[in-house]
Amino acid sequence: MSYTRNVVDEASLLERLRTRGWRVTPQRRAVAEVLTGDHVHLTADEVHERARARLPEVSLATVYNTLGELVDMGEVLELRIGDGPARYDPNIHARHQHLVCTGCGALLDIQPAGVEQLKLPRSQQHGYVIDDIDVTFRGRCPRCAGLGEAKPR
Amino acid sequence: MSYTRNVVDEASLLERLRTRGWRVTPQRRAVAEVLTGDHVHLTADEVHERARARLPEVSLATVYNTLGELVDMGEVLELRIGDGPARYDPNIHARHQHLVCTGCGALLDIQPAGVEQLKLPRSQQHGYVIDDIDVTFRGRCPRCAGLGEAKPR
DNA sequence: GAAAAACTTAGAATCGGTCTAGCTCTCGGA
DNA sequence: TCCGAGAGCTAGACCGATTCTAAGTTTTTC
Repeated sequence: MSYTRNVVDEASLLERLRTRGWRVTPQRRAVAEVLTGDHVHLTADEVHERARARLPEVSLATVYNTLGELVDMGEVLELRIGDGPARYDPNIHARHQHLVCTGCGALLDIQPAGVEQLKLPRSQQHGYVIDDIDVTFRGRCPRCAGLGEAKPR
Repeated sequence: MSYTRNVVDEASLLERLRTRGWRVTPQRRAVAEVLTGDHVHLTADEVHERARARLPEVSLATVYNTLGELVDMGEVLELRIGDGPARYDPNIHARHQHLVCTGCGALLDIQPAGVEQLKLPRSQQHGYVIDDIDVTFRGRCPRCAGLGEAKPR
């Protein structure tokens, strides 16, 4: 019922990468598999942990390298919201924005209305070439809202 | 003609803080003065540097403490855009958004059109209480756009 | 003016992330 | 088959931003 399930198809991801001259190694496959699954917004550490469940000797350095490559290739989005570690979002084939809980940091994908209408008047563009617009909704999730004034940080 | 010059009035800032039971010390005043001036988006280090010009013995720890308190009190906004250090924006009394250069990280205040129209359908609120919406325009500043494909990072 | 509370400080500690140097693996020839 | 080049992997050192700690200083309170 909800739009697009947005699980990146693993086979097609690996294939796409291969045709771009990427050597698919067991380590890279392990990382790709993690991102491919039922996706949440994982940190590098979480990706590492899960990749190790498949291939116990993958190193954290390789996870960082692979994530960096996927980001450079535009297959994965690096999210830096709040102060924690970066999170990786493989859901790049459906335009979406994010909803963050200022209490616990929980992060959800959303598709708000009105994004298309956002416009920066020429007079305020300062000569920039605009490539992208990010919209972040901040609020408190049911749990944090319930706990009275949960202190963000 | 441009809207609000948005320099936080220093006297009123200190006064506001004092009435909230804040003890105004030389160190805190020095930090407040830095933020009060012709404002850019300064990092903690830059604030420290400038505060020292006024009061040579302020420590970086105190700068962090003071900035944190100002953020908690809602007098200053902490911006974490991209991967560098956090930047502090005293311009909180005029609603505004940000324009970032993906090449060099330059940051500008903007007031795009259409922000008021952004809306998150109830079906996507996931029970969150929405407090705020941030809009970030990403692009390349004239210099970085000119340098061909400046590699962001 | 003594004790308590609020502040400040240098430096240590922490945390996310990157870099380095050496090892391994794969691939394309001879 | 064997070899060398280059791509990839790894542990661990390193780094920058920020927070923490423990001790000293100032202010307030009684």
